[in-house]
Amino acid sequence: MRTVTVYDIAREANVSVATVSRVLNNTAPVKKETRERIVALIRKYQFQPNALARSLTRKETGTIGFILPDITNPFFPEVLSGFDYEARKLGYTYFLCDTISTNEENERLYDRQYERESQYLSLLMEKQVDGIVMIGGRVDLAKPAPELTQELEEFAKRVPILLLNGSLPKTKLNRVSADQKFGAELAVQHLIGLGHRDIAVIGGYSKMTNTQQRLAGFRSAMKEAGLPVRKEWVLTEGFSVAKGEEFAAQLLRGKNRPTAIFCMNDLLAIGALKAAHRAGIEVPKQLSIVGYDDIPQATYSIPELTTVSLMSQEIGRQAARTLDKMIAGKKVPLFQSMMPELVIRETTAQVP
Amino acid sequence: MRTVTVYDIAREANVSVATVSRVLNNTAPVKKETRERIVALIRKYQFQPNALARSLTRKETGTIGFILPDITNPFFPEVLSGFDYEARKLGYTYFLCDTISTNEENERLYDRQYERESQYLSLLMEKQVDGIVMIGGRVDLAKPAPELTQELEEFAKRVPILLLNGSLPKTKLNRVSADQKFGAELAVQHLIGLGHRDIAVIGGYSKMTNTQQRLAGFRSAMKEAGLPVRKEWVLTEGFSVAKGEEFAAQLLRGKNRPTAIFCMNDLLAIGALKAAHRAGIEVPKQLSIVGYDDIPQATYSIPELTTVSLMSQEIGRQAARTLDKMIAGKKVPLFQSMMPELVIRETTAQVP
DNA sequence: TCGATTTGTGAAATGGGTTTCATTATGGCT
DNA sequence: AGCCATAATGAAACCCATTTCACAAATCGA
Repeated sequence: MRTVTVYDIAREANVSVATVSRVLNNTAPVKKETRERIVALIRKYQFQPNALARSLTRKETGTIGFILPDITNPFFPEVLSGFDYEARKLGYTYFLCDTISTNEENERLYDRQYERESQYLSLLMEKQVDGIVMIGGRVDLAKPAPELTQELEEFAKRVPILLLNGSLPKTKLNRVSADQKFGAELAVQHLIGLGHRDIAVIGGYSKMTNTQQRLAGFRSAMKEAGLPVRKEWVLTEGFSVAKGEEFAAQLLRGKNRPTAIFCMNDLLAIGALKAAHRAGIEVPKQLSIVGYDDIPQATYSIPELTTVSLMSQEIGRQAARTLDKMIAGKKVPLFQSMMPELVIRETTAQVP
Repeated sequence: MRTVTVYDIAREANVSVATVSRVLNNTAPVKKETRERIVALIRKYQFQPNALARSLTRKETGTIGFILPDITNPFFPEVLSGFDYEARKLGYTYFLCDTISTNEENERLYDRQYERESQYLSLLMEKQVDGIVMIGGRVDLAKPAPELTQELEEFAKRVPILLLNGSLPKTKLNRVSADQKFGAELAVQHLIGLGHRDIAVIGGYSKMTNTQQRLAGFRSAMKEAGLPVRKEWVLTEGFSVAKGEEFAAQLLRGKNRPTAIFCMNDLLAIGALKAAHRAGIEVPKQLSIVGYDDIPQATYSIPELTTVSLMSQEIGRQAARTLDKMIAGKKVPLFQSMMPELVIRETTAQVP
C-alpha cells in the first residue's frame, strides 16, 4: 500500500501540488470549490503530509531533544512532566535521551555518561531538532573538563541549547535553575528556628555545582546563626536511598549525635529515615530530617518528609517556554533563577 | 553560517555527491585517496548528514514513538529505562508522548487521555516513526469503545504498533505483557502459605484488563485454597497512595478485619502502610501487605514491601527487541507473556 | 473605462540526501 | 593479448513537501 502524497491528491483533484499545499497550510486563497474537492480527497485517503519532507524545506522540525541522566530518578519525571505539558501546548514533540538507563543486569551505567551526552548531542543535530534541553550530567559539574564545555558551546552556535538546574561556569549558555543556595538556607533556617544547633548535612557530590551551592547555603545559614559547621557532620558523595541510610547510620552511631540532618535530596532523606528507624531513633521527636526536591515520594514515607520544593514541574514548564523563545530568535535572559519553597511536613520538630 | 551539505563536500573534493554518499554509508568501494580526501573534508567542516533528507529517501527514520499515560507514575520510568537501553543499542531514538502530564496547577489531566492518544498516534505517523509502543490508557481497557480499537487497527496497518502490558480484546495487535493473573496468584498463594485466610484486595480499576486479570488470579488462588472471597473486602477504583490509604483505613476500621491485604500496585501498598501506621496496627506483625509492580519505592518504605515484580525493565527491553523485529518485517509472536516473580521483603509474615 | 489590486493557479526550483544506471578504468586469468 | 569481472565514479532521477515566480482572471476604485 503506497502512501499517498500531495501529488496523488493533486492529480485526482486536477490541480497542481502547489494548490494542495495551499489548502494544507492555508497560505493563500483557494477557490471554494477547489478547496472542497481537495479536502474531500484528503479525507478519503486519510492523507497526512510527510513531516520529513515538510521539515526539510521549512528548516524546522518542531522537535526538541531532552537529555537527562536517569529517568528512574523520580526528580526527572517531575521536571519532564511540566516540560511535556508546555512543549505540547507550543507544538513540539521531543526525543527523550537518557544517558544512563539500565542494562540487562539492571545496572545503571554511569561510567560513560558524558560520552553518551556527546553522542546524543550529535545525533540530535543530525535529526535537526529545533532545540535541546539538558539537565544533569556535565551540566551539574562545577569544574567540567574544558572539552565538555567547549563542545556544548560549539553546538550552541548551531542550535539553541538550554541548561536546566545547573551551571557550567564561565560560559554564555542559557540556563534556568532553582536557586539552590536559597533553598538550602530555607531548610537550615527552619531547623535553626526549631532550636536545632547540632545539624548535619549528607549527600551530594562535591564536584557538582548544585551540591556546592546547597552546601554554601547550609554554611551561610549556620554562620548567620553563629553555629559551627562540624567537618565530621558533612558527609558527601552519594544521592541514593542506600547512601542516605549509610550516612545517617554513621552519624547516629556515636552518642554525640546531631539533632537534625539536612539531606541533599529526598532519596537520601528516605534513607536517613530508615537508618533512624533501624537505630530506634524516633523521627521527628528525637531527630529532625529535611529533604530536598520534594519528589512525590516525599509524601509516601512515614512520617512524611519536610523538604525543599524546587517546583520541578515549574522548572520544566519554564524550560519549554524559554527554549521556544530562543528558537523563535527572541531575546531571553541568560540566566533565570527560580525560588524554591520550604514544605513543612512531619519530619521536623522542636529540638528535643 | 550555512550548514554544509554533501554538495559542498563533493565540490571541494572534486567528486560527485554520489561518491560522498558512498563513503558516508560505505555502500560501494571508493578509491583510497578519494575516500581520504572526503573524510578529511567531513572532519574539517564537522559535516553531519541531514537525517531528514536521508530518511526521506530511505523511508525509515530510526525513530519510535512511545506513548504512555503518566511519566510521574514510577512504574513507567522503569519500563522506559529498559526500553531506552535496548532501543539505543538497536539504533533507535524515540519520541516520548505523555498523554496526561501536568498543567499549570499541577493537576494531572486524565479527562481527555484517549483523545490525546489519538492525536499522538496521528502526529507520530506524520513524523514517519518506524514503529510505536503504547502502554496504559486505552490499551488497558477491558471493553474499549470500538472506535478506539478500530483506530489502532487502522494505524497498525501502516506502521508496526506494539501494545505493552495490556490487551485490547479480540484484536490482532501485537502485545507483550506480564502474566497478571499468575502474578496475583503468586502473591496470594504466598499469603495463604503464611496461614492467612482473611485476605482483602484493594485498588485497580474494574474496567481495566490488568485489574480484571489480577482479580482473577486472586480469586483462583483463594478458590484453590478453599477460601471465600468477601465482597466487602474487594475495594477497587484507584491506583494512588492516597487511595490505598483510604481503602486500607476502611478495611481496618472494623474489629473484624483482614489479616492481609493484597494491593493492586505498590503505590496502594504504600498507602496501606500509612493507614496501618495511623491505626496503630503493626506491619507485618498484625497485618501483612503485598504490593504489585516492584517499583524502586518498594524498598524505600519501612518496612520494605513484599511485592510482585513484573520485571518492568525487562518488559521494556523485550518491547524494543520485538518492535525492532516487527519493523524489520520479521515474524514475531502475536502475544508474548512474561512471568512475574514474587519478591519477599518485610511486609508479610505468619498470620497473627 | 482603464489601470491597479486581489484572487486563483501552475510550472519549476528547492531542501539534502540516496540510489539506479551507465560508463570507464583496472586487475586477474587463460 | 584478449576477455571478463570488479573497482571507481558521475549524471540524473527520486523521496515529498514548500515556496517562488509568473501569469491569467476577477474585482475594485476613480
